[in-house]
Amino acid sequence: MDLEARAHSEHPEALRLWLRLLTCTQLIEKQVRAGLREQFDTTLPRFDLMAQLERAPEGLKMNELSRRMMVTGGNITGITDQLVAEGQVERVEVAGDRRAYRVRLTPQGRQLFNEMAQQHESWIVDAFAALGSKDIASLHKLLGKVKDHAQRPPQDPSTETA
Amino acid sequence: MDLEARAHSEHPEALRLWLRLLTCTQLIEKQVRAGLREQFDTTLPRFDLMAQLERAPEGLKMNELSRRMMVTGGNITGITDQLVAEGQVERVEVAGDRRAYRVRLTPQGRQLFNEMAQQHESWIVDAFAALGSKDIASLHKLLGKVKDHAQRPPQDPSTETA
DNA sequence: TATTGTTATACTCTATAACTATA
DNA sequence: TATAGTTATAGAGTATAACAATA
Repeated sequence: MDLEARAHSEHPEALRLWLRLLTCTQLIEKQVRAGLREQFDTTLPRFDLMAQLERAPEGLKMNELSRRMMVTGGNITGITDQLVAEGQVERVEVAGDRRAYRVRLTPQGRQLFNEMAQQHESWIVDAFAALGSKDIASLHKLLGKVKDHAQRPPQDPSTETA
Repeated sequence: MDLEARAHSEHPEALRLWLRLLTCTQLIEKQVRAGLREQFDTTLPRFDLMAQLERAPEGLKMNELSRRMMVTGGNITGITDQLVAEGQVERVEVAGDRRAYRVRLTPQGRQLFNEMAQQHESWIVDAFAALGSKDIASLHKLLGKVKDHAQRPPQDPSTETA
């Protein structure tokens, strides 16, 4: 792919890095989406939602899923509806707040997720097969700096650096 | 974001790396999309198409744009139509093949692209502001291995490693 | 009033497939 | 027949906003 054609200016290193990062992510993501569709007839957001729940045996509230998946609430409702219809997850009442639910995996959903997760892992291991474990650790650490910086609290404009 | 909840198995390093890569890309991409929308009322694919053309003063054929942007032809037609309607790009006949066009930036489109590219660069430089130039070079090199591996020709199943 | 979740809607992005014109 | 490009359509994926029920 030639996304990297976009680099062209005075800070070319940062631009080239961004375009390469985007390229890598898109290549891997396309493989994962295709695998989920072909082997499990599902989508990445559905897999992601189940992955969130797999880590929360008590289930998660809709707004917590919304926050973790970084999408707005209406979308969580839609994905959850689909998974409920298939019996993969269920809505459980929250004691003391009749507005809210917790969504959690059913036993069937947990089993399906485990199967999908195993495949998913093999796709990811293959995607990074060119890297040794030292490379993987370095990448993880460097990207950690990027992530922490991107997620820093919004700057107060009056104290912004020039 | 808690995408990283998805890591959970026997090759946790690769999974955690993938989820962190995805998180970083999504965070930066959201900023870029928001900036393009707010400041230039445009989208990332439109910006990408113009970026491809900025590097090809003679213009590019539709199928070449399709290949470089990794999307199918119908989408290129749609984006190009929009940009033509706004006067940013134009379709030029190809001598000797009356089926084909080359798409190229108009002077107006080139000027607009330059303005957008300048902003785009500042967003990207900021996104990687936590990294020194050695870090940037390391990341670029490591991601290069990942990219090359992902883009390797499809394996012949008869010679696949077990 | 504020919050939780749902519904309705619209838009971007993408792929597939049928199609036209030309090679 | 094959290729370049277009058109039509469908489906993900997302955001916004109005809404109902409850806090």
